[in-house]
Amino acid sequence: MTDQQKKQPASKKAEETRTRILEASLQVFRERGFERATMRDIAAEAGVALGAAYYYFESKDAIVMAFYERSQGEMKTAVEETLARSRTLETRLRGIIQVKFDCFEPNRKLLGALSAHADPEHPLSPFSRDTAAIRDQDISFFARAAEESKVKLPPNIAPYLPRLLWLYQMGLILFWVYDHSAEQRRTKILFEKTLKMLLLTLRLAEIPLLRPLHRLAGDLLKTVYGDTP
Amino acid sequence: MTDQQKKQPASKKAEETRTRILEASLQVFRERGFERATMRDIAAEAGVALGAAYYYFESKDAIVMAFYERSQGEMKTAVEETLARSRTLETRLRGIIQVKFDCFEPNRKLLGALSAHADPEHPLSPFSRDTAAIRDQDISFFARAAEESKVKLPPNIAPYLPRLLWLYQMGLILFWVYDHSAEQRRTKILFEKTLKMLLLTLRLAEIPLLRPLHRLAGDLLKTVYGDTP
DNA sequence: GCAGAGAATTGAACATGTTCAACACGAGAA
DNA sequence: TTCTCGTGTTGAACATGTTCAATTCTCTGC
Repeated sequence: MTDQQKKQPASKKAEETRTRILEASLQVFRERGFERATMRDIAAEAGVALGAAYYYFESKDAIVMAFYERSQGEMKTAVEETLARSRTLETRLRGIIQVKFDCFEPNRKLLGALSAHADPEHPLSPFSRDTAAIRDQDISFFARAAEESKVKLPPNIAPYLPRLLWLYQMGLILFWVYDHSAEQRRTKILFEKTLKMLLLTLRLAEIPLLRPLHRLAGDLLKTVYGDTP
Repeated sequence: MTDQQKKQPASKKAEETRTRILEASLQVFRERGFERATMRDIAAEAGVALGAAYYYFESKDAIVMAFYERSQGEMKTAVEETLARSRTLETRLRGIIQVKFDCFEPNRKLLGALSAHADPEHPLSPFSRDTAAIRDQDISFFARAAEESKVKLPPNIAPYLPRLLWLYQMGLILFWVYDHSAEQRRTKILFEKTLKMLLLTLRLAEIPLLRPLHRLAGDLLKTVYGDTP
């Protein structure tokens, strides 16, 4: 799907070293948090020289990206299963987002490094070009979740639904990352309430009475996202 | 209002130097952007030694905060005028937000340093403790804008309106900062459309038919913001 | 086994935010 | 005038992300 690393097959040993550095990074990140973790710490933990870390990863940020990509790969199959197992939009949304929470749980704090940047020009921003491939795949999950659902949105809004659902998910994850309540209970409540509200809103959106709102919303989305491709 | 700098009256010369450094910073920020601007550049531009910059500002971020605080001070009176001049929620919102755009225009790019962080633990995040004073004052503007308006929201939602309007404003500003269209036209369109949509939604919210939505929304807001103080 | 090319690895060096001990200077006391 | 004290100022030094020339390792063709 996405273009493979431009690197050659990469010898077995090299792949091993790369993995070791990545694992060491996650270990150090979990211990000290992203900011406080030093590239020297990471190299030491992996048992390599500082330069080796940079031979395998372009930057400290790139390590987080590698983690993100690997996670996305792992989540893909889990999401496929969820989509196959459920039919309604509600169960599918619940399923997809739950997969994210479950998969990111062990590195929840580290995820802050990924969601901390609203700046779409920052490589680690969820809106950046660098994260576009992952984002697009993610959005396609939501497209498939919406596909067979009975939701009938006005045609000038429907095309944006997957992107809006993705945005909703990102908001939830952002809240989750910085949710200090025990076991992130507040996020769970937020999830339940907003999901219900979302579905209720989607059903309300079918009422023709709201035509003026539909028109406004459609124009607005066109402004933000550009014409639907 | 806010606690004055803990520093003493500060000699005239000191105040002058501080201002000189702040102005030099803005100059360099405008030229090179926040990231690429070096503290050494700034010190050189201001004609002082590197250490002097740190004598007056705790950090590079703190310079942006100083700019933010100064801007907020300047905008305060402009917002007061707007509030005094207009009566409806629409004109007031339009007025307040326009003041922001006008005031920040010369340093629009620099504002990226302030809005780039979604992380509420980052000092420069609009959600951080460090920006709380400014945020609260800002929210109070919206409280006053809503005060005399004819909007009648359900009592479990009404207390959150000012904070929601502030959030809306922050979203607009974020979009504006990274809006690459000529003269930021897209932001203008977005502003118009979303404002109309917002007002329409507020009017719709008065329909008792939507009781279930009101309950959900109220619970949700309570989860996010805590009980209304 | 051996030469050489390319991959992997190393650590010193650099850039930049930040800290800090030392110094300069000006106003009041003696 | 000279001494003293505190504000203001300086630049060297440090921490850490990053670069890179040099070195070592590994495999391939002979």
